[in-house]
Amino acid sequence: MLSYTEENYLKALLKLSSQNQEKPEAGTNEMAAYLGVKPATATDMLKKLKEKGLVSYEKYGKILLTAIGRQNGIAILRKHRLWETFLYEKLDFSWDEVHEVAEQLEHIQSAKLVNKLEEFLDFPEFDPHGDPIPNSKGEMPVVIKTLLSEIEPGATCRVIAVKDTSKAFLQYLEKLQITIGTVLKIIEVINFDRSVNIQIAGSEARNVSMKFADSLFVCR
Amino acid sequence: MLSYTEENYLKALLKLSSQNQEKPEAGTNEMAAYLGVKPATATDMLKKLKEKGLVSYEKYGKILLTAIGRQNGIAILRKHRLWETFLYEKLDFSWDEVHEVAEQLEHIQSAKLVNKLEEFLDFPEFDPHGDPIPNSKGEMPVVIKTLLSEIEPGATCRVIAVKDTSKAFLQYLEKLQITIGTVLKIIEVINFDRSVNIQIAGSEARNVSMKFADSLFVCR
DNA sequence: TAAATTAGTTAGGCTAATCTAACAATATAT
DNA sequence: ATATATTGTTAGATTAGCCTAACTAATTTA
Ligand SMILES: [Mn+2]
Ligand SMILES: [Mn+2]
Ligand SMILES: [Mn+2]
Ligand SMILES: [Mn+2]
Repeated sequence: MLSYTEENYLKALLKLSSQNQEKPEAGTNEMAAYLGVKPATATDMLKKLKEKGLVSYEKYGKILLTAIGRQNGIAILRKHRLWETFLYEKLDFSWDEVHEVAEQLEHIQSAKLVNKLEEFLDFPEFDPHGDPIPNSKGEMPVVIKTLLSEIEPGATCRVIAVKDTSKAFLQYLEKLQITIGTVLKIIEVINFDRSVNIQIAGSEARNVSMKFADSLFVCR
Repeated sequence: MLSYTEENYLKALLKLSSQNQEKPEAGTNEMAAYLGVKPATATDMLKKLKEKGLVSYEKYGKILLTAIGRQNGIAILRKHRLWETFLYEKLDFSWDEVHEVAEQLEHIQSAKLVNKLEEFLDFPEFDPHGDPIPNSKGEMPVVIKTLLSEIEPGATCRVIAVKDTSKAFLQYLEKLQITIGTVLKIIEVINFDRSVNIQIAGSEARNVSMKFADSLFVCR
């Protein structure tokens, strides 16, 4: 049985490994920063997780999930995303509110609960932010995600996920009436400040920052 | 903000106060036994709860909830019963499975979640065991509950709640096809062993123990 | 390559929640 | 009323998860 805290470390490691692909390991400071603790605290916990066979880690070395650690991390992620979907679909939460509560719900221990929840939600494949939901075997759809910033001017694309899940960004998207599935057309990239002119679902053009364009995943 | 453990103490105290009416206080050992900890542990926690103004308690004296403590306890109970209802109604849990998971879910902190959940469940008044669900103001229906053992032979009554919520009892009820709302008729009480002959929903008579009859709440 | 910077560890301490063992107060029985 | 049993408290220890301060290793820069 894993503690609440141990679970959070595994999930954090999974997240940190899977962003920057080709860099499946993490550092102590990186982990600590992500989890909002001090590096000394992370060192302690990493030793414990190593003892339990959940991470591979040598003093001053890089941190990697073991197969078991990964499996456990994915189980938490599965619960997190299923709960987010529940809150969004069934309880009318907005997509900037779900994460906070799912952070708590993901730690509820009951195999039956998660499987019944999945069934109740009709086996969703993606959470409200467009992230894939692992199935009960830990498998999830692999989707080719392109950043909006990588789309050529003139081209059209469809929003499939958010990279940044902060309230500020999600609320801004809401205001712009951009959601998962919205079709965007890149008009042009302004050379001066690298801001981007986009057309949202066929309406009149709008200017957004490059930071914005770096925070949205789309497919062509 | 209350800790997970503090919440459990308040809920326990609420439970212990409300069973034996005319005895709204509890003892240290009683609390400890109920919570599965040692009396020394309970003493420590009670001092802390007193510090926080949640219980009134003097060394070697009886333990009582303050108004604030009671209010907090009721909020936990509300969540517990709403979650039980959710699991039972929406996720097909059986009534002997819901309690365990609700013990975890009751500690999730989100006012919005509990209120939306209540709405989603269509403002249920009773949980799967027939216990009243406090509303958002902390009020709950007062129901006159009679033990099956107090019903006179010859009389008919309707099951409204279970007093014992153990798996063993609930599964036995299931087997007997007794649920909330089932109509029972007392045929006779056997003098020899005080066992009770009952008719379940009009079917042929059956014999149950006095312990059984002491574990079911009915109304006439 | 030597110095400076960044990353990571260790030692020692704190708090919440638990325990055991010894003790003290209260209640019960003879 | 005294002895006994029950109930509750205290002292001291443990564990998990966190911290700060001081240190060490690894990496980057000049
Ligand atoms: Mn999330
Ligand atoms: Mn979490
Ligand atoms: Mn229950
Ligand atoms: Mn509980």
